[in-house]
Amino acid sequence: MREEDSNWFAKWEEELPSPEELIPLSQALITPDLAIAFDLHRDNSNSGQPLPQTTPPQPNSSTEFAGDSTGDEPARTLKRPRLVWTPQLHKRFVDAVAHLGIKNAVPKTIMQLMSVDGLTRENVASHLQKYRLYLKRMQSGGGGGGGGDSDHLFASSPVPPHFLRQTSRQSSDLFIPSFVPISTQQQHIAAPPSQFLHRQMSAVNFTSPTKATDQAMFLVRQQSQVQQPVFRPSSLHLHNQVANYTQDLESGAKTGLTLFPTRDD
DNA sequence: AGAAGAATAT
DNA sequence: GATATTCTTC
Repeated sequence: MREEDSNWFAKWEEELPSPEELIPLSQALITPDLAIAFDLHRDNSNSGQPLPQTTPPQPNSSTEFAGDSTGDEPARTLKRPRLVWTPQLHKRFVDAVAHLGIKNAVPKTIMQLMSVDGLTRENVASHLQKYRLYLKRMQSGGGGGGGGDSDHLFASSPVPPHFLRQTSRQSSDLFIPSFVPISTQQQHIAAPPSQFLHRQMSAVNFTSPTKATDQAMFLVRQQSQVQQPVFRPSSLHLHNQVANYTQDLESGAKTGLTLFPTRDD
Protein backbone atom coordinates (compact mmCIF):
# COMPACT_ATOMS: atom_id res chain seq x y z
CA MET A 1 0.00 0.00 0.00
CA ARG A 2 2.54 2.50 1.12
CA GLU A 3 4.92 1.23 -1.43
CA GLU A 4 2.99 3.00 -4.04
CA ASP A 5 3.71 6.27 -2.40
CA SER A 6 7.39 5.68 -2.45
CA ASN A 7 7.12 4.59 -5.95
CA TRP A 8 5.37 7.49 -7.43
CA PHE A 9 7.56 9.81 -5.55
CA ALA A 10 10.74 8.25 -6.73
CA LYS A 11 9.46 8.18 -10.19
CA TRP A 12 8.30 11.69 -9.80
CA GLU A 13 11.73 12.90 -9.01
CA GLU A 14 13.27 11.43 -12.03
CA GLU A 15 10.73 12.26 -14.56
CA LEU A 16 9.62 15.62 -13.49
CA PRO A 17 12.17 17.84 -15.15
CA SER A 18 11.08 16.79 -18.53
CA PRO A 19 10.08 19.63 -20.79
CA GLU A 20 6.77 18.09 -21.23
CA GLU A 21 5.93 18.93 -17.76
CA LEU A 22 7.03 22.45 -18.20
CA ILE A 23 5.47 23.39 -21.42
CA PRO A 24 1.80 23.60 -21.75
CA LEU A 25 -0.66 24.39 -19.16
CA SER A 26 -3.34 24.52 -21.69
CA GLN A 27 -5.22 21.69 -20.20
CA ALA A 28 -5.29 22.78 -16.66
CA LEU A 29 -8.87 21.89 -16.45
CA ILE A 30 -10.41 18.59 -16.92
CA THR A 31 -13.93 17.72 -16.60
CA PRO A 32 -14.71 15.46 -13.71
CA ASP A 33 -16.09 12.89 -16.02
CA LEU A 34 -12.92 12.88 -17.97
CA ALA A 35 -10.81 12.81 -14.91
CA ILE A 36 -12.59 9.83 -13.63
CA ALA A 37 -12.66 8.16 -16.96
CA PHE A 38 -8.93 8.46 -17.29
CA ASP A 39 -8.16 7.75 -13.74
CA LEU A 40 -6.02 10.77 -13.21
CA HIS A 41 -3.63 9.79 -10.49
CA ARG A 42 -2.13 7.21 -12.69
CA ASP A 43 1.02 8.66 -14.04
CA ASN A 44 2.01 12.21 -14.48
CA SER A 45 4.65 11.55 -17.01
CA ASN A 46 2.47 12.77 -19.72
CA SER A 47 0.55 15.25 -17.77
CA GLY A 48 2.06 17.93 -19.86
CA GLN A 49 0.07 16.91 -22.77
CA PRO A 50 -3.42 18.03 -23.17
CA LEU A 51 -5.82 15.42 -22.20
CA PRO A 52 -7.78 13.88 -24.95
CA GLN A 53 -10.86 15.90 -24.77
CA THR A 54 -12.96 13.57 -26.68
CA THR A 55 -15.96 13.31 -24.54
CA PRO A 56 -16.85 16.65 -23.17
CA PRO A 57 -19.81 16.73 -20.91
CA GLN A 58 -21.77 18.36 -23.57
CA PRO A 59 -25.18 18.55 -22.10
CA ASN A 60 -26.94 18.85 -25.37
CA SER A 61 -26.75 20.90 -28.43
CA SER A 62 -29.54 19.61 -30.54
CA THR A 63 -32.19 19.83 -27.94
CA GLU A 64 -35.39 19.87 -29.73
CA PHE A 65 -38.13 20.65 -27.39
CA ALA A 66 -41.69 20.31 -28.25
CA GLY A 67 -43.15 23.41 -26.92
CA ASP A 68 -41.03 24.05 -23.90
CA SER A 69 -38.17 26.45 -23.94
CA THR A 70 -37.11 25.83 -20.41
CA GLY A 71 -34.83 23.07 -21.50
CA ASP A 72 -32.40 25.07 -23.49
CA GLU A 73 -31.34 27.54 -20.95
CA PRO A 74 -27.70 28.46 -21.09
CA ALA A 75 -28.49 30.41 -18.07
CA ARG A 76 -26.31 30.30 -15.06
CA THR A 77 -28.76 28.30 -13.12
CA LEU A 78 -27.37 25.19 -14.60
CA LYS A 79 -25.54 22.83 -12.43
CA ARG A 80 -21.92 22.57 -13.25
CA PRO A 81 -20.11 19.30 -12.93
CA ARG A 82 -17.88 18.87 -9.97
CA LEU A 83 -14.62 20.55 -10.45
CA VAL A 84 -11.56 18.40 -10.19
CA TRP A 85 -8.51 20.15 -8.92
CA THR A 86 -5.66 18.73 -10.87
CA PRO A 87 -2.08 19.48 -9.88
CA GLN A 88 -1.86 21.85 -12.79
CA LEU A 89 -4.89 23.71 -11.76
CA HIS A 90 -3.76 23.81 -8.20
CA LYS A 91 -0.43 25.11 -9.34
CA ARG A 92 -2.14 27.93 -11.02
CA PHE A 93 -4.05 28.54 -7.89
CA VAL A 94 -0.96 28.65 -5.75
CA ASP A 95 0.79 30.92 -8.17
CA ALA A 96 -2.06 33.31 -8.09
CA VAL A 97 -2.16 33.33 -4.34
CA ALA A 98 1.57 33.67 -4.12
CA HIS A 99 1.67 36.67 -6.31
CA LEU A 100 -1.23 38.34 -4.77
CA GLY A 101 0.00 37.90 -1.29
CA ILE A 102 -2.03 36.45 1.46
CA LYS A 103 -3.76 39.68 2.01
CA ASN A 104 -5.20 40.13 -1.39
CA ALA A 105 -5.69 36.53 -1.98
CA VAL A 106 -9.39 36.33 -1.83
CA PRO A 107 -11.53 34.08 -3.91
CA LYS A 108 -12.64 36.66 -6.38
CA THR A 109 -9.20 38.01 -7.02
CA ILE A 110 -7.67 34.62 -7.23
CA MET A 111 -10.28 33.55 -9.64
CA GLN A 112 -9.61 36.50 -11.84
CA LEU A 113 -5.92 35.96 -11.79
CA MET A 114 -6.25 32.39 -12.69
CA SER A 115 -8.45 33.40 -15.51
CA VAL A 116 -9.83 30.03 -16.11
CA ASP A 117 -12.99 30.10 -18.00
CA GLY A 118 -15.69 28.33 -16.16
CA LEU A 119 -14.03 28.58 -12.84
CA THR A 120 -16.30 30.13 -10.29
CA ARG A 121 -15.64 32.10 -7.21
CA GLU A 122 -17.22 29.36 -5.19
CA ASN A 123 -14.83 26.87 -6.65
CA VAL A 124 -11.92 28.93 -5.56
CA ALA A 125 -13.39 29.76 -2.21
CA SER A 126 -13.87 26.17 -1.38
CA HIS A 127 -10.42 25.26 -2.45
CA LEU A 128 -8.93 28.18 -0.64
CA GLN A 129 -10.60 27.16 2.54
CA LYS A 130 -9.13 23.77 2.32
CA TYR A 131 -5.77 25.08 1.34
CA ARG A 132 -5.65 27.29 4.37
CA LEU A 133 -6.36 24.37 6.57
CA TYR A 134 -3.53 22.57 4.90
CA LEU A 135 -1.17 25.42 5.58
CA LYS A 136 -2.23 25.59 9.15
CA ARG A 137 -1.78 21.91 9.55
CA MET A 138 1.62 22.21 8.12
CA GLN A 139 2.68 24.85 10.57
CA SER A 140 1.58 22.89 13.52
CA GLY A 141 3.55 19.76 13.15
CA GLY A 142 3.84 19.11 9.49
CA GLY A 143 7.15 20.87 9.32
CA GLY A 144 9.12 18.00 10.71
CA GLY A 145 7.19 15.24 9.15
CA GLY A 146 7.38 16.93 5.88
CA GLY A 147 3.96 16.00 4.87
CA GLY A 148 1.34 13.50 5.29
CA ASP A 149 0.07 11.26 2.67
CA SER A 150 -3.35 12.69 2.57
CA ASP A 151 -2.39 15.89 0.89
CA HIS A 152 -1.04 14.71 -2.34
CA LEU A 153 -2.61 17.47 -4.24
CA PHE A 154 -1.25 20.21 -2.07
CA ALA A 155 2.07 18.53 -1.85
CA SER A 156 2.30 18.61 -5.57
CA SER A 157 2.84 22.29 -5.47
CA PRO A 158 5.47 24.02 -3.38
CA VAL A 159 4.29 26.34 -0.72
CA PRO A 160 5.80 29.78 -0.72
CA PRO A 161 7.34 30.68 2.63
CA HIS A 162 5.12 33.65 3.03
CA PHE A 163 2.28 31.32 3.52
CA LEU A 164 3.84 29.62 6.44
CA ARG A 165 4.76 32.52 8.53
CA GLN A 166 4.89 32.40 12.23
CA THR A 167 1.61 32.27 13.92
CA SER A 168 1.97 35.98 14.34
CA ARG A 169 1.90 38.55 11.69
CA GLN A 170 5.37 39.76 11.17
CA SER A 171 4.84 42.52 8.78
CA SER A 172 1.79 41.41 7.03
CA ASP A 173 2.31 40.80 3.46
CA LEU A 174 3.69 43.54 1.43
CA PHE A 175 3.06 42.12 -1.87
CA ILE A 176 2.28 44.02 -4.92
CA PRO A 177 0.43 42.26 -7.59
CA SER A 178 3.09 42.34 -10.19
CA PHE A 179 0.73 41.60 -12.90
CA VAL A 180 -2.73 42.29 -13.92
CA PRO A 181 -5.48 39.86 -14.48
CA ILE A 182 -5.53 38.65 -17.98
CA SER A 183 -9.00 39.78 -18.35
CA THR A 184 -11.18 41.44 -15.87
CA GLN A 185 -14.08 39.72 -17.32
CA GLN A 186 -14.27 36.19 -18.34
CA GLN A 187 -13.67 36.61 -21.96
CA HIS A 188 -10.86 35.30 -23.93
CA ILE A 189 -8.38 37.77 -25.17
CA ALA A 190 -6.94 37.64 -28.57
CA ALA A 191 -3.36 36.63 -28.51
CA PRO A 192 -0.86 36.91 -31.30
CA PRO A 193 -0.60 33.40 -32.64
CA SER A 194 3.05 33.63 -33.26
CA GLN A 195 3.83 35.10 -29.98
CA PHE A 196 4.55 33.39 -26.80
CA LEU A 197 2.61 34.56 -23.93
CA HIS A 198 4.87 34.41 -21.02
CA ARG A 199 3.27 35.45 -17.93
CA GLN A 200 6.12 36.09 -15.68
CA MET A 201 5.37 35.69 -12.13
CA SER A 202 7.92 36.52 -9.60
CA ALA A 203 8.33 34.77 -6.40
CA VAL A 204 10.94 33.92 -3.92
CA ASN A 205 12.53 30.61 -4.03
CA PHE A 206 11.73 28.41 -1.19
CA THR A 207 14.60 27.40 0.90
CA SER A 208 13.13 24.08 1.65
CA PRO A 209 15.17 21.70 -0.38
CA THR A 210 12.67 18.99 -0.64
CA LYS A 211 14.98 17.56 -3.18
CA ALA A 212 15.42 18.35 -6.74
CA THR A 213 11.82 17.61 -7.02
CA ASP A 214 10.80 21.00 -5.94
CA GLN A 215 13.21 22.71 -8.16
CA ALA A 216 11.94 20.77 -11.03
CA MET A 217 8.61 22.16 -10.35
CA PHE A 218 9.77 25.66 -10.68
CA LEU A 219 9.33 26.11 -14.25
CA VAL A 220 12.62 27.76 -14.58
CA ARG A 221 13.04 27.31 -18.18
CA GLN A 222 15.03 30.28 -19.08
CA GLN A 223 16.14 33.30 -17.28
CA SER A 224 16.98 35.56 -20.09
CA GLN A 225 15.81 38.91 -19.04
CA VAL A 226 14.34 38.59 -15.71
CA GLN A 227 12.25 41.57 -15.23
CA GLN A 228 12.83 42.76 -11.80
CA PRO A 229 9.66 42.15 -9.99
CA VAL A 230 7.73 45.15 -9.03
CA PHE A 231 7.56 44.16 -5.47
CA ARG A 232 10.65 44.86 -3.56
CA PRO A 233 10.66 44.32 0.15
CA SER A 234 12.86 47.22 0.97
CA SER A 235 13.24 45.95 4.44
CA LEU A 236 14.36 42.54 5.35
CA HIS A 237 15.79 40.79 2.44
CA LEU A 238 15.60 37.18 3.09
CA HIS A 239 18.26 35.09 1.64
CA ASN A 240 16.02 33.84 -0.93
CA GLN A 241 16.60 33.79 -4.52
CA VAL A 242 14.20 35.19 -6.88
CA ALA A 243 12.89 32.54 -9.08
CA ASN A 244 10.58 33.35 -11.82
CA TYR A 245 7.67 31.26 -12.63
CA THR A 246 6.98 31.31 -16.20
CA GLN A 247 3.61 30.25 -17.05
CA ASP A 248 3.42 29.21 -20.56
CA LEU A 249 0.08 29.98 -21.79
CA GLU A 250 -0.98 28.28 -24.82
CA SER A 251 0.42 29.98 -27.83
CA GLY A 252 -2.17 30.43 -30.43
CA ALA A 253 -4.86 28.85 -28.50
CA LYS A 254 -7.29 30.38 -26.18
CA THR A 255 -5.44 32.38 -23.66
CA GLY A 256 -7.82 31.60 -20.94
CA LEU A 257 -8.26 28.09 -19.91
CA THR A 258 -11.59 26.62 -20.23
CA LEU A 259 -13.52 24.10 -18.33
CA PHE A 260 -15.75 23.47 -21.17
CA PRO A 261 -13.91 22.64 -24.34
CA THR A 262 -17.06 22.62 -26.27
CA ARG A 263 -18.63 25.90 -26.61
CA ASP A 264 -21.05 27.23 -29.00
CA ASP A 265 -21.63 30.82 -28.42
C1' DA B 1 -25.89 43.95 -2.35
C1' DG B 2 -22.08 41.41 -2.52
C1' DA B 3 -18.18 39.00 -1.07
C1' DA B 4 -15.29 36.44 2.41
C1' DG B 5 -15.03 32.91 5.65
C1' DA B 6 -16.63 29.27 8.42
C1' DA B 7 -19.80 25.61 8.91
C1' DT B 8 -22.25 22.11 6.98
C1' DA B 9 -24.02 19.08 3.41
C1' DT B 10 -23.55 15.96 -0.55
C1' DG C 1 -12.11 12.74 1.33
C1' DA C 2 -13.07 16.22 -2.06
C1' DT C 3 -16.26 19.78 -3.50
C1' DA C 4 -20.48 22.06 -3.07
C1' DT C 5 -23.68 24.57 -0.70
C1' DT C 6 -25.48 27.05 3.10
C1' DC C 7 -25.05 30.35 6.66
C1' DT C 8 -23.11 34.20 9.07
C1' DT C 9 -20.58 38.19 9.19
C1' DC C 10 -18.30 42.09 7.37
